Amino acid sequence: MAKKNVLKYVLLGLLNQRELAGYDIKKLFDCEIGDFWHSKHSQIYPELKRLEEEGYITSHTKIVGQKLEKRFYAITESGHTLLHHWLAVPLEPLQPTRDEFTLKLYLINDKHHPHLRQMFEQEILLHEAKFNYLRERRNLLFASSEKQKREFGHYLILSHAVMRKKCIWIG
Amino acid sequence: MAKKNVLKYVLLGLLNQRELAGYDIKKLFDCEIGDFWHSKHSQIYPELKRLEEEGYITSHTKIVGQKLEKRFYAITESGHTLLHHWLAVPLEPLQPTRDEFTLKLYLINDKHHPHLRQMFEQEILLHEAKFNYLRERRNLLFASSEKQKREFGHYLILSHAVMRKKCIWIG
DNA sequence: ACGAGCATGTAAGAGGTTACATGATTAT
DNA sequence: ATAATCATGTAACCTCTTACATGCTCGT
Repeated sequence: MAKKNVLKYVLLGLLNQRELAGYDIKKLFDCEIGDFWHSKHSQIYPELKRLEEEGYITSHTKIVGQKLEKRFYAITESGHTLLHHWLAVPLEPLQPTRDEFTLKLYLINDKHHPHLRQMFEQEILLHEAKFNYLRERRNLLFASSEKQKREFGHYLILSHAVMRKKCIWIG
Repeated sequence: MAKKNVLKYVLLGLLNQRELAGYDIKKLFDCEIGDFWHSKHSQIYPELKRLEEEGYITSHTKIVGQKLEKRFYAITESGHTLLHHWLAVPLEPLQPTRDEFTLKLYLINDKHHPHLRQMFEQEILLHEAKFNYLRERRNLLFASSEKQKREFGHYLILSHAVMRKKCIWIG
């Protein structure tokens, strides 16, 4: 995937919330946001350097313990601008999803193939994990007050329409 | 994604169905199966050569028109074996999905952000397209006779459980 | 003191995209 | 004829992963 360096914007987006060191970002990828984004530290550190060279972030060090200099990065004004430009860019209409599950499903012609059932069960586990994450995020973002719920009525209606269709497919 | 060369198995899987030229495979990626897999011709042609060198496929040319030699590939016995080994490999439990939609949703803290609604609408269109494709595939694979439906009862039950959970999330 | 985790980096190489290139076929 | 599409290839480049490498800190 030689794509358009999305990591760059992920880093800007995270630094837009608060100052972070490279290692902190690595930890975020390992835990909190790992369900929908991940990068290795070997990619994070060079990218942070590049962003600083380009002026989108600044850094300063802080002594931890006796000797260790931990480097914290903060977003700059131009970084903030760049980030919001990216957020405004529409999602690509043709997401070239490389979905291994659907792929295998397509390549297995035999309905009685011994791995079919196992594959479905695995896929279901993956979806369940994703679902749990999404529900949590939704609770955080859209809270539970009736007032806020009304504001996002349109969102709920549209999303529900999609889900209903999916249920028709299954049922 | 420096992954484990999935394209290799996609090619084997397609050639397992019938003889194909590189260009035919390119066309398949552009149309029929493009929803869940895609590779450029600049990646397909070298990979086919490599597979032939490794003995997993063979090729022969066929004259089209006056001069053009179109090269068709066919799977070998060892290729068939390799493919079915791969099909038996379990899907990776931790799919590092790089989901730009969820990502942007996470990075946008402001519930009143002007792009939020547009983003949801776009995402819904993407899901609708995917849904349509999946329904079609399901109809092809699992046909509609009552006998076959019973055989896939377990599949339906499990899938339904997943969908119901998703609907709870929305509703 | 010692081990687990914190913290940061580089190098090699695989996978994938974009662009460069060329020529034949087919339908209008 | 000529344009769109068929058909095949290579080169440069970028992203990302794997592996190599080093040193510090903190809790027990």
